[in-house]
Amino acid sequence: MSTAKSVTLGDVASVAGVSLSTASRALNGGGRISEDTRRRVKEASDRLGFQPNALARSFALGRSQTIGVLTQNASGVFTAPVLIGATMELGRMNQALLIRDARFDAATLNENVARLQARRIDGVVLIGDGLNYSLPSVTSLFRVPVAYAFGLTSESDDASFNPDAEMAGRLAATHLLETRRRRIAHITAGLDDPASRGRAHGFGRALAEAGLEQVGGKPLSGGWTFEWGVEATTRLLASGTEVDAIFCGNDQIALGAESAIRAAGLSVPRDVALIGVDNWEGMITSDSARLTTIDPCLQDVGAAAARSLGADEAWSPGAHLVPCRLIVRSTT
Amino acid sequence: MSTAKSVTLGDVASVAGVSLSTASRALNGGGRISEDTRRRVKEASDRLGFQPNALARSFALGRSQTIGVLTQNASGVFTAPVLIGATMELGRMNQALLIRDARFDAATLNENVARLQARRIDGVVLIGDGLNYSLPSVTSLFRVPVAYAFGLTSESDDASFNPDAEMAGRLAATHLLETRRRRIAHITAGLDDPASRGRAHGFGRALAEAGLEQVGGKPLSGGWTFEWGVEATTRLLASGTEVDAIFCGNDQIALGAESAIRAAGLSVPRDVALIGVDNWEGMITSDSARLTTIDPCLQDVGAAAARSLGADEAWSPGAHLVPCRLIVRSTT
DNA sequence: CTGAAAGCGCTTACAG
DNA sequence: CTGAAAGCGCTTACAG
Repeated sequence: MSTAKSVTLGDVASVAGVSLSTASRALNGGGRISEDTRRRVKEASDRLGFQPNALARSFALGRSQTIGVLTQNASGVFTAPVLIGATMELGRMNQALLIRDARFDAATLNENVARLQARRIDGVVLIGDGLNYSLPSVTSLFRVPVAYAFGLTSESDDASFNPDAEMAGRLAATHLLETRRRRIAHITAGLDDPASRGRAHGFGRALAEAGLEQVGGKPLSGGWTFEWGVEATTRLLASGTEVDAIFCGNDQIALGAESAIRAAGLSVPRDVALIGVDNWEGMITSDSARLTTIDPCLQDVGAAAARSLGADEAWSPGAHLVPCRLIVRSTT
Repeated sequence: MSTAKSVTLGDVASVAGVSLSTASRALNGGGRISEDTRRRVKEASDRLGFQPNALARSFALGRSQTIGVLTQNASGVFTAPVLIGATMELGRMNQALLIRDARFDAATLNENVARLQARRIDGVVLIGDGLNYSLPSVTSLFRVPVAYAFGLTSESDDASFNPDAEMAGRLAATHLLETRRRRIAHITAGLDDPASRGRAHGFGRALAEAGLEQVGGKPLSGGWTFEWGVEATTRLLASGTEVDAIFCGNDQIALGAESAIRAAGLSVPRDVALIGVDNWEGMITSDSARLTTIDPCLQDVGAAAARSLGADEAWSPGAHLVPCRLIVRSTT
């Protein structure tokens, strides 16, 4: 098998006793073909084990079956899953991927764009490095569709794909309410951070819809760290305010909160329920994961961006929010 | 720019006033060309902003400039970095990548192989899921080079790329010795695990070369978990044996050990130094990382496999061990 | 050193 | 419904 000369469409045609064009149409379903000859061609094709030469096909059609992927910090903790999601989805779509990891400054960007053009890529996805990240709009540089993932773009007509931060907040609130918590606080990072702000928003609205207000009236905002979780929680408990649940902006904060709660002699989840965001432990190992959390489904974000470039899926402009998922474990 | 008709080699040739073949040779350096005409052609090419159509080139040469990548569990914690490393290296090599994530059973494997053949890929890399993973040998199914990464293959002539586990052990031992530790124990997973065994080996040999024996004469072997780290360390300390350092088979064990050491009223690193493997915290966030550890450089493993397929690099058969790196932080 | 020509393996108007 | 032919844009023997 490894040394066999490849069989071509011509071989199939002559075995089936038809012309090249007929064989092509029979196999690709173009034009009208009698059922009989179609069958004959298919048979010949199967018998010979015909594998159309994708290179020739690409060349004839001017489409490469490959998607350009431009990343920023491809190996970042949060970006890597987005890239992997996009990669695997492209694989499923039978599209190759041509990646370039680079700074997005004008010079390198232009060079990369030129490289992709030369390859006649069928689409491109730009992957940023989070909601803080502002992606340059390159839509007009290509005549193929462009999708933006995990980052914001200035042109509102660009098709962008990002985790649904508000949904994360809503999911957390809803879950806590359903488990009969009423005195719920929110500890998170600075509200100038879009992810933090989005989560806080969704959370606040969901509570409001249930006729409740969060403990303290607004989030305790500091940073994304374990240490901030400890500090804010300690302060909260010391204030004497009644609290039976805390929605933490991410898992690190939640872990900090947990340790502060324990240090105060209270129990999780009996006294205070805890929910985080990121599914940080799950990312590492499913073994010892205990924290109830919201998984931002970063792979789905990449996959959605990739899929939007597919032939069947109608590419659509604007901001697309990719749903996240509640993971219930033992802290709620 | 986005709507311009692409300029072809023919355009360049006529502007330079030479034939198509001469233009091609001038640009690609084939055959003898007078310095003068070469310059003229280059000028024309630059002026027109000529981007050779990679599709046509691929077709003419029968090489696709794309590498097939077959993975198992692409999104696994350890496998993902290997994939990312390979992906980015391929990007640097200007090779596209066609990925398929699938079980490696005969049927799906054959289908995937056929798909890659049809695309006339220039090489393939198979990515396993760790040293426990046995990769099927597909070298003979392709007429292009095949590299195996992060897994073992049965054929010793296959080119495989894996983290150097023994080196990890040696690095750990050497570092501990250099920091004047002499009573060193090793807590790790079962020695039937190749990674665990390799690390233990390297560690034992490095100690022996320094004329020392590890505390207890052999590793304490259990599992890869935090809990095992706690248990083994507690037992070790309770036994009264003198210990001033512990080499832990991975970071989870090390974190467990740390907590046990603290619980025993001892201090890290003053009383007992601690070193792990995986650079687990660094993977997550560089912020709060404190553990001295060995980074297995998983991205390098993928990159090395990819690079071995490159034109310039001579592909060479056999097992290649990719170096790991010591990361000194505050537990030693 | 340079050019005319064949060839890579498909697709797709265009006739019939 | 089917076939002969042109075309996609390069590369590379082969002559000169």
